[in-house]
Amino acid sequence: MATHVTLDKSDFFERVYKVVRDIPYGRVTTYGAIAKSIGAPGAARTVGYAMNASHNLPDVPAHRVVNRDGMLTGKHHFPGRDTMQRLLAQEGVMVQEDCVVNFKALFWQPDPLV
DNA sequence: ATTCTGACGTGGG
DNA sequence: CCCCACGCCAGAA
Repeated sequence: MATHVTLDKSDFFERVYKVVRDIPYGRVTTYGAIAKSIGAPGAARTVGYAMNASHNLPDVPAHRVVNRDGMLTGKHHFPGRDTMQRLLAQEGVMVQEDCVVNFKALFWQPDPLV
């Protein structure tokens, strides 16, 4: 009997991870697109926060998440100097000046969560 | 409890 | 075009 909304705080993060895990190899998406797909448009910032907490989860390819301009804004949160870029390059995603080359074509639109 | 700060995005001036 | 303010949610001081 959920008297009031029993929304687990971790639920938000979990939803984010679920979407991120779905990002295909060699593709990228944005914080905003993820936020929108989990029904929380405008919470893009929190998505980034979730990514920060995802460091322990090997299943979550955080390097495939960039900002709306295709910039690797989170690169500084990876170990090493250009780890994020390296991980992307490994998948054939080229990065130049902290920006995903051909971002528009590589962008992957998450399915709206049902 | 209050305040501030983010791996963001949008809108107004 | 650039700059500023606000919303969003969570965690640290």
